[in-house]
Amino acid sequence: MTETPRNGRNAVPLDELDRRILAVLQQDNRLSFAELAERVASSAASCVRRVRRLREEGVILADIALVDPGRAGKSLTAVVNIELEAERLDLVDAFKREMRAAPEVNQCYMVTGDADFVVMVTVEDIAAFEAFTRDRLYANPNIRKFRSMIMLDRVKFEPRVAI
Amino acid sequence: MTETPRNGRNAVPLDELDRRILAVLQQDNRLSFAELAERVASSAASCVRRVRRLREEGVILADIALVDPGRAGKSLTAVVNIELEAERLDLVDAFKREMRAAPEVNQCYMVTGDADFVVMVTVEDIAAFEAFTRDRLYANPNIRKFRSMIMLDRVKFEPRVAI
DNA sequence: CGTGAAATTAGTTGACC
DNA sequence: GGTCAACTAATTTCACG
Repeated sequence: MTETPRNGRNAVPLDELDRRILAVLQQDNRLSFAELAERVASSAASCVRRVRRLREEGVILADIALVDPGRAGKSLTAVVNIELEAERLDLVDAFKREMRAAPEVNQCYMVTGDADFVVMVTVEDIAAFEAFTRDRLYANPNIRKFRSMIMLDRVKFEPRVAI
Repeated sequence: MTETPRNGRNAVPLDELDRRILAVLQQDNRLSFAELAERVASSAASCVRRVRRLREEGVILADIALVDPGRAGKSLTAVVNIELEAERLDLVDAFKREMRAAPEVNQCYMVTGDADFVVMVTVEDIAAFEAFTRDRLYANPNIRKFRSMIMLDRVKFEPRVAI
């Protein structure tokens, strides 16, 4: 019962050792394979093989440094719920492209429910956020309305998957 | 005992080279210092010194592997806007602790505006999400109401800061 | 800040149980 | 899957311009 292949569409079957490896690497990817092997109670060779496979299969998307926005001078984060003018495919695609191109936008999700899109924005201060709404939102005729929620406390930020 | 808010920390002064280094490492932290130096048009020694400093100062919070939730069998992500029963400090702190303890919760922000909290949840499927709402939300007497938005498309996920 | 060299550590590969 | 050994590459430290 340790094996639970899941059926997300492109899900890759992962065994318990894969899961332990991913759990560790999602917290620290700079460990040597020897250290990793110790933490997951396996051998370095096995970790080398598995990590390579997990990268090749796209389970591991990227290996990155996480930067503290505040320390880097971006002290304002906002969650913006956006409703488009119409649910037309061309408008939706155009909007996605704009969000992908906007450097202030860290995350953008198309969603069901009250909004069409949820966008997370990280900028220096309230003036920069005002400029963002003016240049990217008010200026955008595809947007019917949007509601901003300014972050007061980053309670949890763990861009990792519980596996 | 109330928790110390995490924002309001001081920004660290960064020069152009620091910014270029951070921009690269936020996309790939497995480069050798020689490669990094080449990309930022500097020397390996300087990169070594600066990266160590950026880590010590907390500008770089962590170095991690990014896992594709779908490939790892978690094909449902939801954004949940939550309103608490009362804006009492003890209720707020208790809620924060619960969200930090919940493995399905990747991100949790306390916000101004329509909601008190915005929570991002990643689980296997709709059944697991239903279980999450039942066990963590409906079961929670501190929550007055919540609104879920199910992710249809992860348009952009770049947990990095534009610097 | 930059170079280069030496010492140490880590990553890679292949043979083998 | 696991170990071991040998090879290559990267990191660390230091002296120096």
